[in-house]
Amino acid sequence: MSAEILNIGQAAEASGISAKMIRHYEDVGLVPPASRTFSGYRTYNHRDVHMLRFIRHSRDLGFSIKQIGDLLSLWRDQNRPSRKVKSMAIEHIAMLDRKIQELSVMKSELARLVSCCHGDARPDCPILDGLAQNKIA
Amino acid sequence: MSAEILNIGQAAEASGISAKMIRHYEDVGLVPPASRTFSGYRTYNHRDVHMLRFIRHSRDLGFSIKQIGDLLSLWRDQNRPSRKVKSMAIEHIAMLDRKIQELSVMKSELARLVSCCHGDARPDCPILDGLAQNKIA
DNA sequence: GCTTGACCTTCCAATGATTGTAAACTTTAA
DNA sequence: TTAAAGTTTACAATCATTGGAAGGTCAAGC
Repeated sequence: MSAEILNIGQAAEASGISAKMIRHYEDVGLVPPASRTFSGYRTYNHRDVHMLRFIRHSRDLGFSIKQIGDLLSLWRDQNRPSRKVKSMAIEHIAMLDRKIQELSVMKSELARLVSCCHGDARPDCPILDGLAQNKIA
Repeated sequence: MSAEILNIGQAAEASGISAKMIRHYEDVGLVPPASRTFSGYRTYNHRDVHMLRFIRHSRDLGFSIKQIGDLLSLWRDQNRPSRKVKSMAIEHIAMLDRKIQELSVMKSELARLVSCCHGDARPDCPILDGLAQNKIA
């Protein structure tokens, strides 16, 4: 359970990142190469798992691999100015907002079309007509 | 300008779908193979451009290529029941809603962390601490 | 006729994050 | 000892889109 040294499956379990993705993150350089046992199995300690969890939470918040790389650098830099982290986060919030906006526009436009469609056995359909029109909305 | 027969560049211009993507849609079978000139250039007529615009509007509303294929089938089927189209649209709205929800959760969680961070030259940063914690929120 | 530039053709590859598969090896437990 | 479960690598697929390279075609100007 609380063993010092974990293999990749246990690290995956403990961090919430699949073994597959842990290897992938190593491949692309997001995490440093793991230590290996004599037979070649990757090993992870408590610090490694902590880092993987950091990555997982960052992904859960929608940061890209590239951005998470930057966040990890800041995390490791004991002298970073918190200003840098905050501005990254604020910019990311703005990006999330833009995406939410985009999706909301799609949704309301589609909802408008849906509200015009009786939706029965008859073939005439304002939704298809709307999609075929030169301009939507 | 209003020529009967367009080449792929003109069709792209008229439909709002890049020439690159028009070829791609042909490759994956979303649109039928275009007619060709003697020398091999693709040609598009008014009906083709109409179809491309249908595709473009469907993409603008976030439908996948697969879904657009289904919508095109319904569009072409003069006997479709509008019920089918409406249920597809409603399901898609639900999917958009789920995505919006996801992003909203990300946003509010990140906003919470941001609000805790003074964001100056000092290194202590609740955002990084939050990301490193075992559980967010 | 010839050149130039803008267009078109096909094919191959990359993006970004993740998943799947396959063949071979190691560990663990019965 | 053997079977199951876990690990290793490498390669491919997903989704929609973009980029590039190498070559053919078309229209204009000289």
